[in-house]
Amino acid sequence: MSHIAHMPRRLAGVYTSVELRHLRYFIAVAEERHITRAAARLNMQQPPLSQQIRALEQELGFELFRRHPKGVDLTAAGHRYLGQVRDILARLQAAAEEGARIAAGLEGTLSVCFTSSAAAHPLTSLAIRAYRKAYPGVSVRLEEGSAQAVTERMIEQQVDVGFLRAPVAEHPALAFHHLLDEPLLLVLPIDHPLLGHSPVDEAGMPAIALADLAQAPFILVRRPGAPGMYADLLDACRRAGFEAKVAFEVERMLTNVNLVAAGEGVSVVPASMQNLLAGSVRYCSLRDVQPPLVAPLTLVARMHQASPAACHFVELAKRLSRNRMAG
Amino acid sequence: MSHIAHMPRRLAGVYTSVELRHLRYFIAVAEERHITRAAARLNMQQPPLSQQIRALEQELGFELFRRHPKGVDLTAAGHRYLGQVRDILARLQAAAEEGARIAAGLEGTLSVCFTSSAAAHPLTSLAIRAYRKAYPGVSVRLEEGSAQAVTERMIEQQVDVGFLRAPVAEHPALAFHHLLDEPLLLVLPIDHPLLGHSPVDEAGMPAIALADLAQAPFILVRRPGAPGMYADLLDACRRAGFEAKVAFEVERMLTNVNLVAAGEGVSVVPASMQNLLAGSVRYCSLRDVQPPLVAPLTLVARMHQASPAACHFVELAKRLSRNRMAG
DNA sequence: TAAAAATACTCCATAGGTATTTTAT
DNA sequence: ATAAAATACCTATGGAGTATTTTTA
Repeated sequence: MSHIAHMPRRLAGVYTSVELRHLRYFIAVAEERHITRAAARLNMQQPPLSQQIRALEQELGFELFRRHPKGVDLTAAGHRYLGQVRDILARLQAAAEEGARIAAGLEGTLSVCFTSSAAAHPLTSLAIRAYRKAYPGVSVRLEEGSAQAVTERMIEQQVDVGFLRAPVAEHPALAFHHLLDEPLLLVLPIDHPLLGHSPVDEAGMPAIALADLAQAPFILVRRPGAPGMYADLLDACRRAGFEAKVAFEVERMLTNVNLVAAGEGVSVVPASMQNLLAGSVRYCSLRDVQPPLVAPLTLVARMHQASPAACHFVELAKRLSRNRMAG
Repeated sequence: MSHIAHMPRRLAGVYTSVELRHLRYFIAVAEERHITRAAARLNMQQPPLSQQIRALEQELGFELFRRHPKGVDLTAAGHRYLGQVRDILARLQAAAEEGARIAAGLEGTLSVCFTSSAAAHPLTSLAIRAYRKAYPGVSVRLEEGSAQAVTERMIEQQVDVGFLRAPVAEHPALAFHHLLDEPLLLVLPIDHPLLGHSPVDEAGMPAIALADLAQAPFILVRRPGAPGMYADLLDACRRAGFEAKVAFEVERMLTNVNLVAAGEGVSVVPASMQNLLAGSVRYCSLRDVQPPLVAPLTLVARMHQASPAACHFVELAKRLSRNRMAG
């Protein structure tokens, strides 16, 4: 053990025995130019203050003060060090206050990732706009990607929250919050034969029976293991008496509409996408499908270890979706 | 006494119980993402480290880490605080190193004040140039003023060292270092009658007897109490059999030469000024004056509490003056 | 010489160590 | 179930108090 005492106290070039106490004492003595008065201001006695100042000088390796019979005054080095130390303590104070604001979710960054189809729903942009207004100190970063990408970015902790339709896969670290369901609409090429002789629903939209699509090539978003909307559609077709023919499996719902417009087949998309490519495709409601086909809108957040900003965002988005259902 | 315990620990908004120890521990834990490993690195046990981290979080008012079963990781606020704290510790280290350099006289500022006549002597500029070369890290500030002004600036601690001729007045806080003596030369207007029929000395300069100036109006630098060169001249005149007539008392020795050039009288100035207004005045040696009239060159510094830079400057100037006498 | 700082010592608050329990996945 | 953090309790370093001496202009 004794050999440790012979080792230099300095590790990695750092003055490891200097403490903030020394610096606070140093400032008081420099301001009072008098150790006894500074001790009174610090609610302590003169000898320990003298000791601590001496200890600081010892550790620094240079004298901070010159001692005269009626007080002390700063050396040139002490004067310069005082300025630096004051600045450093102020920064330390500011850092603590900044940390508290970040911890309260009033400052910092919030990264949001969403799929193109989730972005199509007004609640997504509404939530982001409302959050920006409520927490102007937080800088919001936005990204877009496939449902798979959103999930991966969440797991890798690259983003704080995500909007998507049906969850791709459960994950122990992720919490999926179901915000709402909206009807799925059938998308047909504008010249599709079924559009000629179909009835219209109460909203004036062509209403197609699923059974009429028994031969139609379906374009669906790829789902590993085919859960969610993919499975719902296949089930509904089966109940209508046929097995759906899946002509394409694509990554993003935007692609569905593009392929339908190109005449490659038919598809179903959430109602909030019904303004896309309105000149090339026609959106139709599905007649007599029970239960009706719906698309969820889902918010993903981290289960544990969510940042306060993310928690605020989730709370706000859930409140908005509740109000929407009520209104 | 007990009422003190009820008072808040926070003074002037500062987190007064945070110490650098906490910050050093915080950095270690953040880097290891593991309290037990960080404790090993810090050569301490896990429980006290956990305690100190908890104490820091308590004092800051927010959590720095999230605890999982196999370690810890930074919260958003902790991440930001880590960056700030790292920067602050680096600055503190740099401030200590800078202070040490200032204390060693390798960095900082040196203010030099001099009279016009002291500046005329080559040793003055030689010393300043040599100092700048020897201590390139020190920024040298130069000022010019009367002997009175130099002395006042020294007492007020506005400058670190001063060059002047004879000290104006002794002062307990000031140390006057006599660097050298040089001959005083008589200055006559170029058309002065004595110049017609005077002998020349070995250097080819007119050599005037003091007795020939019994009626001449003298221009002398004002001296409160008339010490130094002023008194020396009056004494020499008395020994030559007359009382000098003092026509003007001026502030700066440069003025003497200007007034002589204007034909207002005669004067004596240090030999190093003999190139001033050479077309309008003539410099002469004084014949048979014993002891010869001389002008000192004096360096002033602070007696105690001189900065290391000032001490180095004084040492260098004294060494140069010794070498000069030897060579 | 007269003030203020430094020294010598004593004490106790608390940082740090040891043993154990609780927590989180 | 297991690794890691938290808690409980103990020890002892060193910061702070009291009395006195030394320093400095």
